[in-house]
Amino acid sequence: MSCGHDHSKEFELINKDIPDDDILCDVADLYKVFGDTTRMKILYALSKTELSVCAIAEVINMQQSAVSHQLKVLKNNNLVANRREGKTIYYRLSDSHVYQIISQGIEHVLEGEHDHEEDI
Amino acid sequence: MSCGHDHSKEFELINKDIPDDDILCDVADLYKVFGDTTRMKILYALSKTELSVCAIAEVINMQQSAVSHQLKVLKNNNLVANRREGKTIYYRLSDSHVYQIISQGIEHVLEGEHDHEEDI
DNA sequence: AAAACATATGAACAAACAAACATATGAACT
DNA sequence: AGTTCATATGTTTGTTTGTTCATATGTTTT
Repeated sequence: MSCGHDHSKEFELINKDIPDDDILCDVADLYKVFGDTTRMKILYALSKTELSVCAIAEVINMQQSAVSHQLKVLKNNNLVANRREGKTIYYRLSDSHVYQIISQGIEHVLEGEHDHEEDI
Repeated sequence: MSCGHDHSKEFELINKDIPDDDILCDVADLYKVFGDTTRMKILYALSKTELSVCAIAEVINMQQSAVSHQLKVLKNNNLVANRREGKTIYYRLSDSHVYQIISQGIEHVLEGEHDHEEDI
């Protein structure tokens, strides 16, 4: 409707097997969680081994409070799980998908280090 | 240093083959781009076919200006490429990685639709 | 060269967000 | 019970980010 063209063909093609809008929204929300340096560092650390909160804080060099807040975000999104042992709480990645996503991201970034030319 | 523990073992383990901090930062920045509904919709649409700006705007039901702004973000991050044909400019995904990331996201979201119980 | 069209860009505003600080919870030990 | 330790939570603040509106650029057509 914006421009005078008829985009019905494209419309049709794209909406063929729509993973309907809600799902794309969920996907964006998922990646949003990965889209923060602090959280990414936490996830990467956890991909190596289970860790307590204060260990994470030390490893990534952030305050305990900040780490706790981010762990909550990660937990709400089911990216990490935890278990208590006395006073300390150990966090771990919740499933292998999470590790896959981290790996793929690293892969992409490493490959993208070469080329940087575009058209137009 | 925050808590009284000695986390040197964890530290060592994690920093074994560090994809050093900068890279994790880049990964986060990459996923940040995928972490927006509008951009995700654009990318998904482009995964089906090359599209002009106004076609995208219509398909995802957003203003041309908003789409243009987001296309710029996508282009700056090398996720899309474009070509001009007369007045109109056609955008496409720039490489297969992009499609892989979208697919993996959709996969994760679809699987995660079941379980939602955790410990603690 | 002017008008029409497709896209890009700049500025402004609001909403979302992460970090810091202070404080609260909850477990273990004396 | 009180203290200490590990973690969580509430609040505030500064920054980032997405959208909108208005306008600019660049292309084609007349």
